[in-house]
Amino acid sequence: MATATRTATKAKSTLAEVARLAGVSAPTVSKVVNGRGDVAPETREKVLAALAKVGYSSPGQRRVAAPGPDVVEVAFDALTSAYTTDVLTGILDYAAVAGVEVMVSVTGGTSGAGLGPERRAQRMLDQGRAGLIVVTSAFSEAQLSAFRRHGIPVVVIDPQNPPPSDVVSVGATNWAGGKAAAEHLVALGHERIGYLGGPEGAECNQARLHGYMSVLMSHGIAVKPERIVHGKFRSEHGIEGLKRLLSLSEPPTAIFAASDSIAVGVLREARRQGIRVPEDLSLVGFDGTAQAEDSVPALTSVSQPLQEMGRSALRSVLRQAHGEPLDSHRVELATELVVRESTAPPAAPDPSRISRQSASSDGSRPST
Amino acid sequence: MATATRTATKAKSTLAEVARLAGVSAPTVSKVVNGRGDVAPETREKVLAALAKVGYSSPGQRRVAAPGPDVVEVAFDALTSAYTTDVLTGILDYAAVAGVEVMVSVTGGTSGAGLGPERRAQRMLDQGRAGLIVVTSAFSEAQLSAFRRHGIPVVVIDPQNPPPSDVVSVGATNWAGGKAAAEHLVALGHERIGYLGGPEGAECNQARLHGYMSVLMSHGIAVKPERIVHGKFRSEHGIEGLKRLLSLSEPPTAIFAASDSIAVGVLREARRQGIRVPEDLSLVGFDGTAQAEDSVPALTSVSQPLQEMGRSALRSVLRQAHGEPLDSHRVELATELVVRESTAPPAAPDPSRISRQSASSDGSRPST
DNA sequence: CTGAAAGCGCTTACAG
DNA sequence: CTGAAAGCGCTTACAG
Repeated sequence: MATATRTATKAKSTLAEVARLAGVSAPTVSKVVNGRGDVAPETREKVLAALAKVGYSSPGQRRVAAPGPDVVEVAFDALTSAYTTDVLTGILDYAAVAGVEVMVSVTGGTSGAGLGPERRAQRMLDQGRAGLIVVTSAFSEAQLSAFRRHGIPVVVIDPQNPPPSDVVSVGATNWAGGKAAAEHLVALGHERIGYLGGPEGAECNQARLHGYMSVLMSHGIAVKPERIVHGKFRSEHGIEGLKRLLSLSEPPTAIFAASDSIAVGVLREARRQGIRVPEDLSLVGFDGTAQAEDSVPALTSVSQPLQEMGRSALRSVLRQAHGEPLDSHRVELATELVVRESTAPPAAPDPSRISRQSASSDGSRPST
Repeated sequence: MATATRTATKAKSTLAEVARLAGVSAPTVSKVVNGRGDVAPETREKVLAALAKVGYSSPGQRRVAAPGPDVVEVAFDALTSAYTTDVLTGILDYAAVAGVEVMVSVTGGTSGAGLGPERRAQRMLDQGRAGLIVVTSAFSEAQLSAFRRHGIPVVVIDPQNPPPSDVVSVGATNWAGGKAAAEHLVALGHERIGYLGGPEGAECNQARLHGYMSVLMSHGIAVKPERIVHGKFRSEHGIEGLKRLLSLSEPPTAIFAASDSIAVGVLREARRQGIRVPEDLSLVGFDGTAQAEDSVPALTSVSQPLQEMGRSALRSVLRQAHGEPLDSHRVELATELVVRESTAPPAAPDPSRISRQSASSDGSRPST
């Protein structure tokens, strides 16, 4: 598109010029350009040739042919967390460099995404969109396929459903991240480790969960299903999840939360119940957003390069839009465990400690 | 533009018609349409009005304007805080309702905004953009005027410089908010109240500061310049600002921070120095973002309806784009003081308490 | 800063 | 089917 634009802009040839070159009058060229019928085929040929030669476009056409920079659409499932801000920052960052414009929308949780995907794809096509980046969305495989069917490049970041095979997905090394989190907790001496996950079907959640499970298994620690609670990547899930885990007969001494937002919820509920972190309960988050750093205590968290993920997704979409080959169907960026203040060895080998804590708090709980 | 487009298609109004209506010559209208500078502001107004009335678009514009929904550009100064997420959420929210698309860019702190405003305005015109929303930006009055000269509707949210008179600005009742914050602290018994503000020139900062000052003055409390520190709306400013305030011979017993981000920085630095909030230091933030609720202790904060501000800005831009009259040149939405855990009466009438705290921490400070 | 005049690029109406 | 002529809508160059 960039090339076409430049040619058109450079030439800015006139209709008269074309007429001269074709050896006809201006009105005749005008007729050809506007698709009038009353032109001899032979004449039309000559004019068409001249037209092509000087790269003429009518004033109206010019605008359409030279429509400025590429436009990429970015669809967020929701726009609530530090996670999305970071991803969007990365995208906008690279967009500025690449001279591309970014259209943002929120699909709003409903998998419908406002318009049906067919209509949306058609609209994107009509408006010459270069591609689509879908962030943590619940688009179904069928919906994403609709875009691909129309030839629109699509890249997904941390999708909630497995994407079709012709859609590039960008994410972090979630399995390795989950492993690092669990290893850290096991190394501190924890054995009863709860997992407060994201949406059960989400690829990234699955990977984090399996990283965590693989560590337990390799250390001969039983994986107890009741210690695994899936939910949304939101603080409410942390609050409810902690309550649930504390209600177990053997509550965990450590929790691996699949996002910082979830961890913040855990922190808040723990504080409300008088459970000290990390003395009574160790906590690891995931994402490594500013939330992790700002919380009290500062959150040990598996950081993922969210801005880089955004940049990477845009790079991949543009590459596809320009017909360049994909180097990978799945782009996976490294995670890193950042140890802060929310993790420590378990208080005592005696497992009754936590349950006593939680029991005692039942009485003194403020009636919120 | 749905309406305008339809009108334009129906009528296909000409420049001459606009000229007649505005009582000027065709060349003059041409100048306005093409953003030439040499038109008297008064004349420009008349032409702009006539233009809007007949829904005129230039031949080039017509092509671009016709297909698809309106596109509004949103330019953020930066995209770092919960504040921007909330504003953007409000904008996208209303965009979905209004059937409008939103193009997001980050101007990147530099007042240059990538392209010069003239070129950017021209490009927006070429691409048939319906309008521009500028969030907390450092665009100068001259830069914003460039957009208006091209007839592009512009709305600013919390600008860092005073906007030109033909630009609508959307904000909250900052003066009242500053007043509420200070009243609350004074009512608790505080007299030495520091102010950690935003950029000195920013309208919203000025208003918050003056609300604060008016309370002190009406209570016969001296306003000490050394207790007022301007800076950026970021946590770093809270950290540095607290250090500065603590270095005073009479350090404050309470701080009013002009944003939650700043307050979070204060909280972090206070914690590092072993200063307890609210026992040793009361703290009020501004914005009422999730940050305020999630921090420990939860932050007393003047909440502003950020999402509503976003919605309101978009509504106003679209109204202008459709040639409807403005109901107001300045939209001001209500703030509300939300009292949480970070404020309490001062520890003792004896003012030496805080300074002892800060002095003692000098020795035990971790060497970060 | 304004607009009469000239001009540009294109289209239309029509004579051939 | 073709193109000279007239015309349209807009812009430019410039005198006031």
